[in-house]
This record gives sequence, C-alpha cells and structure tokens, in this order.
Amino acid sequence: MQILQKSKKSKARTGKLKTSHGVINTPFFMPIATKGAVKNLSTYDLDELGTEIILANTYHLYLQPGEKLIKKAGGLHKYMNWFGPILTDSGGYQVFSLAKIRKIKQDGVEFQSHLDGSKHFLTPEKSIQIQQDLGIDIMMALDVCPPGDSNQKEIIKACDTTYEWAKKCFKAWQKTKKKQQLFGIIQGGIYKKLRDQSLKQITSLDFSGYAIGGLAVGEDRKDMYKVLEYIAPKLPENKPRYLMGLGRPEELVFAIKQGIDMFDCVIPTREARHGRLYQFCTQREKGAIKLFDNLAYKTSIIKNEKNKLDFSPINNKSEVKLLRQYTKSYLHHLFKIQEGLGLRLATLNNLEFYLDLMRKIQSAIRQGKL
RNA sequence: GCGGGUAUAGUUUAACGGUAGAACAGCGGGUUGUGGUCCCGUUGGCCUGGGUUCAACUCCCAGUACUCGCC
Repeated sequence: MQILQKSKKSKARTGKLKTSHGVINTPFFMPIATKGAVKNLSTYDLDELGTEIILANTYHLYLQPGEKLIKKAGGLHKYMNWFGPILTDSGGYQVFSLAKIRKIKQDGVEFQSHLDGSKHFLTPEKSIQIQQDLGIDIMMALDVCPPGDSNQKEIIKACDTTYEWAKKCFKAWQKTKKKQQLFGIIQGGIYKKLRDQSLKQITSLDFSGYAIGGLAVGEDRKDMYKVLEYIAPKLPENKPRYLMGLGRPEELVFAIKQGIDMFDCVIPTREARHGRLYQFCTQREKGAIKLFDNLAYKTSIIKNEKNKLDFSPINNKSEVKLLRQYTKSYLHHLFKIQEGLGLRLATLNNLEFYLDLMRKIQSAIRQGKL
C-alpha cells in the first residue's frame, strides 16, 4: 500500500491500495455483497455510486451456488458482472453469527448448512482454496470470532486457534502464485494484553494486510473504542489496516483517526431495507450527530407518516438521478405497499451517503482538517 | 314498507353480568466480517338514550347507522 498523506492532527492517513482489478483510494468503505449481490442493486448501480470495491462471503458462496460453479463461470467477477476489486470474508464471522449450527474443532469448523441441514467441514486450507476458486482479489484468513461477552479464557482459546489457522492459511497461500492478496486477522476481545499478543503472532506472518476482528460483537461501546485506540496504531504502518464489520458513521471517523484504512458494514444496506435513511445535515438540526469539522448527519424513517405529504426529493443534492427525481412521499408509499423499488432507492441513498462520507474524509485528511 | 342480523382502538376483530385482549396502522427504540422488509417497547376503544341489577360493553326497550332477505 502506498501512503500519500499522513495527518498531523491524528493518526489518519490517505493512500492507494493496488489490486489485480484496480487501485482503490484509502480510507474506503466496502458495500456488502455476501452472496454475490449487493441486495437490490445491479453492478451498474454500484458504478454510478462510485463504488471501488465490494465484499463477498466465502461460506455463503461455497454453499450456494458453490465455488466450483463460479470457477466454471470464469470467477466471481465475471459471474456477477462486477470488474472492480472484491474482498471475501473467510467464513470466520459465521463462526460467530451461526454459533448454533457449528462446532469449532482443532482443524476447522464443522457447519450444518442453514439451507438444507447438510454437514460441512471448513478448514483454513479449504477456505483459501474456495477463495482462490472464486478468483477474488483480497482473501481473508479463517479466524475464530468470539462473542463480545466471552470471558478471558474463551478469548485466549479463540486467539490460539486463530493463530494456528493463520499459519495454515499463510502456508497454503505461499504455495500459490500469490496473484491474490491475503490478510491476517487479529483477535483478543477487549483485553489489551491479548490484543498485543495476537498482534505479535499474526504480524509475524508477512500478510498483504492486517485486520482487526472481533469488535462490535456485543461488547460495551466504550470498551470497543478503547481497544481500537490502543491497537490500531500498532498495526504495521506500510500495510493496509482493515477494521472488520464496522460501523456507524461516527465510528468510522473515530477509527480513521486511529489509522484504519478499510471498512465494511451491513448498516447502510440493511437499514435501507428497514426504511432508515442516512443524510448529511447541519449540526444544529434536531437529531444531528457530529462527525468532524462542520459535518454532521442524521437518520430518518421513511415509513413515518410525516413523509406522506412530503413531495420534496429523496435527496436533491444526490449524484444519482433517481434520488433527485423521486419524492419522499412516493418512497413512503413504496415502503407501505412493499414494492421492491423502495428497497432499491433506499439502498442507493444509504450507500451514496457512506461512499460520500469516505470521499469527504479523504478530502479532509488531505486538507489537514482531520 | 315488512322481517332478520351487526354495532368494541384509525382499521379488522376477540372475550366477559365484576380491571375489555389481539393483529394491522400510528409513535419511539434496536440492527455493526447481512435477518429480503426483522426484533423490542408504546399511545388509542365498548353507537346514542332509557330500563333491570349491588354492579351492564355484556341482559331488556327505543333511537340511529350499516347490512342481508322479501315486497
């Protein structure tokens, strides 16, 4: 990763990350396409939003439609008609989110498919093989993501397994032509000592980049901030730093100030489907949440009746024509009648907000404001 | 015109001679390496007038509205 600017006000930085499908400006946000689609959007929509990279999921694509099918199709890029960079999560998060239907063993995770109940065994090597078959740009090592309320013993165990698996992933990756990048993941919960140890272990392996995992999984928000502030600056400076799974806009700003370069989160897309819209606003407005400088944002619920007679555009400043043309009243109506177009417009709105936020942040770092 | 039925929250409805429940709508909160419209909380109500009874949303009578059938 090439670093272009380092802030004097914080540990924030801007740069460029090269991948085999293009260069990405950092810090950046990845819209989530778990199963090979950003829900409700086409790749044309993603282009219009200025999307630079998306995130997909190894476990989900392995189960359906299967990595072999995608390989036959010419890889995930060709299969889903997206020719920018793709990062895949290894399946490690499903260790956490699908806790009821899996067993962690020494060599890997045993899953029972949430689709048909069939049993599957995901090993570090298998995860790498799947990600290679998918042909994506940035692979993630298989890790164990323990819940936020785990005790110290459980976190230690998760760290140990994560390290063992990281070594196996690294070894499997070394045997390939290394056209794809591989990132390692640091665990350790909210314990500084464990984070330090995990950092030391994982960074002993020369990964393409390093991620902080195991945050925003149920722990206290204050603890999350403390750990992030503590560990982020310790990550290797010349490599991309990825904070997995976060977050709210103010959390992204905070993390960027600690030196994080990469993010992904379901918030903009999921909340869009539930009718919550993100928008920039002035700091004085009711419900405004301050970000930095003079920038603030608020959310609103389009289903609320107050929108029924609001014939103003969804976002009159949007670069997306649809968002300038369709009114809030109409979007309210679309949600009431449960019409898919509503989901699409809301998703466009929220992703444009998140991607715009990152562009504003990049610009602020360049101008020395962040 | 005659006869029958129904009237409970904004809507659709439940129960009961002794504190009227629910769903949807409304309002508020939640969602963090995806839960495809989800989860949690919350504000609203017995058609009107008489009668019986210790006590009536409930039983009786009248009115009103709606509805079905007949002429």
